[in-house]
Amino acid sequence: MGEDGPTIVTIAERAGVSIASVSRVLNGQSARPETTERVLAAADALGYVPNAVARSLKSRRTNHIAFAMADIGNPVYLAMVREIQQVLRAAGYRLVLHSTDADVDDELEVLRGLGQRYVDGLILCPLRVTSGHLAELTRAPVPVVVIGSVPDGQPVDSVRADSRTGVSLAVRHLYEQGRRRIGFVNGPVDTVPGAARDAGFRAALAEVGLAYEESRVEIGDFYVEGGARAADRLLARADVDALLCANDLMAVGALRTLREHGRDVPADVAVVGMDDTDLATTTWPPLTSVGLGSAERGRRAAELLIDRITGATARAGSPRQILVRPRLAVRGSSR
Amino acid sequence: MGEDGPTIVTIAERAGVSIASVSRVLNGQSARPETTERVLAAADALGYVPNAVARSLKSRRTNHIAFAMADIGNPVYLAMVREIQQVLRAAGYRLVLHSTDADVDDELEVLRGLGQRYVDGLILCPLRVTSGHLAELTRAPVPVVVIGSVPDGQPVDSVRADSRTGVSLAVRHLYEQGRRRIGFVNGPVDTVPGAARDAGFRAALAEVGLAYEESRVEIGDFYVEGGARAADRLLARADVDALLCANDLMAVGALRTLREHGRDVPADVAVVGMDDTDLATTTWPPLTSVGLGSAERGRRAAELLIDRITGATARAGSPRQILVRPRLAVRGSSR
DNA sequence: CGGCAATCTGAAAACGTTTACACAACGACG
DNA sequence: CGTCGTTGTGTAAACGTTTTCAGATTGCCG
Repeated sequence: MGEDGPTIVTIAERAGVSIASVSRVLNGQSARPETTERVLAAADALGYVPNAVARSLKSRRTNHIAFAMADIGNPVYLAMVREIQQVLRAAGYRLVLHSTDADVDDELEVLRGLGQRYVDGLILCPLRVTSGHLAELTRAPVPVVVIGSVPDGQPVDSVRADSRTGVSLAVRHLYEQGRRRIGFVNGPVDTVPGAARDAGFRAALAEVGLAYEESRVEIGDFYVEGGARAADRLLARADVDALLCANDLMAVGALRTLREHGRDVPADVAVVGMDDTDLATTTWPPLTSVGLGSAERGRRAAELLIDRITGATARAGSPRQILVRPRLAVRGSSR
Repeated sequence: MGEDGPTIVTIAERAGVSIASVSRVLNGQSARPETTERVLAAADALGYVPNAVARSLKSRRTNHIAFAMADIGNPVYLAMVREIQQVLRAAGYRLVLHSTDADVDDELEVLRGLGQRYVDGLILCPLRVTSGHLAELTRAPVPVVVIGSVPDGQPVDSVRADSRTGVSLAVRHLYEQGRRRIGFVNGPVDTVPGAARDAGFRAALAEVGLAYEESRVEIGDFYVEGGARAADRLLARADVDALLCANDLMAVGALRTLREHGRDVPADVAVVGMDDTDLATTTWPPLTSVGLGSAERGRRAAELLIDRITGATARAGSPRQILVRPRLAVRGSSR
């Protein structure tokens, strides 16, 4: 029971060499063949596994990277996690997951925790960016990549979705389908995505020459139920022939509400979601959706971060901003 | 730039005390008021944050726990992750995520990696349990909790779903709805869930007095597309009035196939899924599904693990097995 | 005011690695 | 045969904590 796992010292004793030699052999540095052999034999016999913590203490690298987002239940974050995890694994990093329940304090807590040095870097996908965030970001002791918008001039890498163009794609598509009374179920406008989509919607309407009607806009909460209720409120007071939803979850809710109201999709009302998650292909009719490249954003963020940690660009180098292009996937709900 | 973060030494110098005193004060041990005050003042002024790695090396606890599963894209694992993350956070642990893509070697790799001591414990949710797993499990240097079945007598805590009763619930329900020609879209039977469901299906049919018909059983891959194709093959050769699917993803695929075949759900064919994930409420018609308590399994596993790590039961104590009860959620797809 | 117990403190040793440095051994070369 | 690189090795010092132990300080009582 009390076997406390072999250490480099155990091996050294058994092989009759110094711990330095053991370390060197195990790290593939040159040594006399005989030494190499004896060390490897001893290590093998003892079933030695190097202690990651001790190694980290010395090397100042943990090979862990954190990802913090609001809620892993949201398919968007999920797509990011999957992709991030892939990239990290390929690069020999492990993923530490923080689900903050959209609590700003929790997010800040994670940022401050960086000082503990339990990770080599952080990918942060905040719902809102407060001044608190910015303050912590500038003093972060390890590289951080933000998925989302940060004000210009902040010394931090970021990967953004182009919500604005995304919304524009959707509105144009609906317009081309002959829809003129386009309703909009957005999320809270005090969140980064909500604000971006709101601005995008206004701009897109202007592009195609439609007027912005207060009564055709309703606010949900980015979740299914909230979307369903928002759609319900909207239908009660406005006559729309299309419904653009700020994410797929709310679009799913809207589809349900429309069905309950006996409105046919897409004949009576076309529905378009955003994020183009897996959900879009499981609904009926399948949901037209604007993909904002969640997976790609995750991947790019991870790559950016790894490059910062161990790359040519390392710690120096000016902050980089990546903009991921949206892509419209037209399905049954709008044609 | 080169500021290398204050350590306990920096504080000691500034406060004019020894590092031992600093450590004690910061850990809330008794000290003379003046010492306490000076240390705290210095720590505060320097913005000191303790180094988690160094602390871990000394204390032999990392406060990290790993969760390894096949694919976080699967809603079942997702539900587990959410719950696990909750429990861990409340207990002051961080979650390290391993998505193994159902690759047995990757799983074993994770198990072996435990020797590196970068986590205090592991929750493992394997698709299959090989002898390799068992070997590694018995020699694991930190506590491991398995979500899924492990052979009796293995010295490892486990939390299982009661697939068998779950399948039985579904079959009885369909029988009560007057269905007599029940088809079954299972996953591969060489996986733990696949095997359990297969056994459950045979037993359940016997319970209600129906015959097991080879032709009404088809194998998918636990994913949407595979489920769709499996349903397609099944419909081509058998006349069924109900379709039980071994998970919700395949049920979603089956719903699509049925629609393509012009079969009404539930009038022509009733459909029942398993796992009762969020998906079940987004389909049309909403999917009847047998919940196998993914969330609960995650929670119980996390609790069990934490208890092993720091609990009354600690390292000693015989292995515990928890069986989570299934629960049928009847929705539109079967009534 | 001396002695004793109780309290607080600092020096030093751990935790398990990596690595700078110095030294030994070695063949090669003049 | 002495000197010189070259190569391999061992000692010891880090990395940033916690913790043991012994010594210093304090307060209290006789």
